[in-house]
Amino acid sequence: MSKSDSISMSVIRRLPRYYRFLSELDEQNVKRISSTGLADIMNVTASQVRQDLNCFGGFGQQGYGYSVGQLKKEIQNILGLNHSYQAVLIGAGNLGTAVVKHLDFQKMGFRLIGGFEIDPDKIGGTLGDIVISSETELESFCEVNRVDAAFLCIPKQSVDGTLERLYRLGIRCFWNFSHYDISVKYPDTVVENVHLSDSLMTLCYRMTNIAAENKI
Amino acid sequence: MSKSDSISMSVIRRLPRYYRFLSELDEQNVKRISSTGLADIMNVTASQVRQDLNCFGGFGQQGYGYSVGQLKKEIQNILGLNHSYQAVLIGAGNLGTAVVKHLDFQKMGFRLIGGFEIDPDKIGGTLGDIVISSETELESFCEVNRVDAAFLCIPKQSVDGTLERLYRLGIRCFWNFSHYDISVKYPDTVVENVHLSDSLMTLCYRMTNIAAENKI
DNA sequence: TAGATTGTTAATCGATTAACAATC
DNA sequence: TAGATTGTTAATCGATTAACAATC
Repeated sequence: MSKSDSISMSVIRRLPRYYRFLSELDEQNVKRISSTGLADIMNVTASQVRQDLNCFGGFGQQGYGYSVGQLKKEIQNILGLNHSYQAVLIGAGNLGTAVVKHLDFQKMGFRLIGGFEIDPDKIGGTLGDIVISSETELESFCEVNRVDAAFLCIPKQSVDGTLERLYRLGIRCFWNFSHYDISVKYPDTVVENVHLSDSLMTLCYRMTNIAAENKI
Repeated sequence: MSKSDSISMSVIRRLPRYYRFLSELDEQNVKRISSTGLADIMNVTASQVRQDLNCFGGFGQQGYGYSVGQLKKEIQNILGLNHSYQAVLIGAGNLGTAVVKHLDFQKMGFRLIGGFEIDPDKIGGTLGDIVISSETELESFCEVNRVDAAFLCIPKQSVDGTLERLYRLGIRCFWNFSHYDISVKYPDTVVENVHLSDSLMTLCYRMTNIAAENKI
């Protein structure tokens, strides 16, 4: 607690990557690893590994290193992956459907409990183990169910109205796939953006400027 | 040129966002905007806007501000969106399919020219205006077509082998949806990652630590 | 001309890296 | 004990913000 309220976003965004590499080592039955060892396979500096981990506590042991299994579990706890935050899918189009089928939410601290759509062809159908309901039922659903987060997979032009409803329903946490900047209008929300087109444009920039990049 | 070979990643990753807001202003027929005006609607500092834009040249005019249309076009050029980089889709499962249907690659500097799959049910089918071929045809396809980039939408365990083949075929640019760190093994590649699970875990962390976040 | 706003330099702030004493 | 490796402090580096002279 005392430590954790000043962790920078830079550190936080590196945590899932640590978790990924530690899980892999764990699967390979590696029992211990030094900051240097971890840094080598992750292509970062050992200093950074130690600094990052020490934001949360001293998980290592001088002269020995870190226990892979223990460190993995620590990071799992730090990330809060043991939670079961209840989430709804807003928009069960191509992208929403793919994301739901692609990921194991339970392993990432979430439980998907419902989906909402405008398209009449999709309403009433199922996706994994959730039912797709009409978006008009959003309010009545939220009366009965606790909803901690919304996964926004609707086009930009629909976001404004839907977001207002979700906000009024008390939802403050969003996984946002739309090209819309939620936190500009709603500063008191927690938003993680997956801006696919921003990412692709960045790739385009870098391809266009490879020469410059290689010079470094 | 002289300026552009020292642009930091922080600046580059902000460019698509500028582009997005400028496109919106342009659609709304706004003709001019000051750094302060743009900063306000984007929730950043005016200083940052001016610093960022000046990495590429003086697009503004003292006492007036920036011409929305001109600035939009400048950033479009800087990003290289006028290109038509030829890309292949590796993996036409849920995610690959959704991404292709969801985005207009042409507007982002790319042209999708082919897709590859293992699943026999999908081979021979089409997706938008591309044909899905067997992944065994990758090599012969690349002999006939110039391929600038690959969009990787295959599961982690298939990446290693496929990546080696793509690398051998001369492909060095990747849009990577798999949980695999390409640049660790291939340092001379240009990789943009879309790590969905990393993003969701970050959301989980932030939801778990909202109190701390609000204190700031 | 006077007011507005840029481009750019200087100051501040934060993040990364290096170094090393503590200690297993 | 000696060697290894952490936790942590100090030094460096980079990115953001502030300030202001240049100028439209």
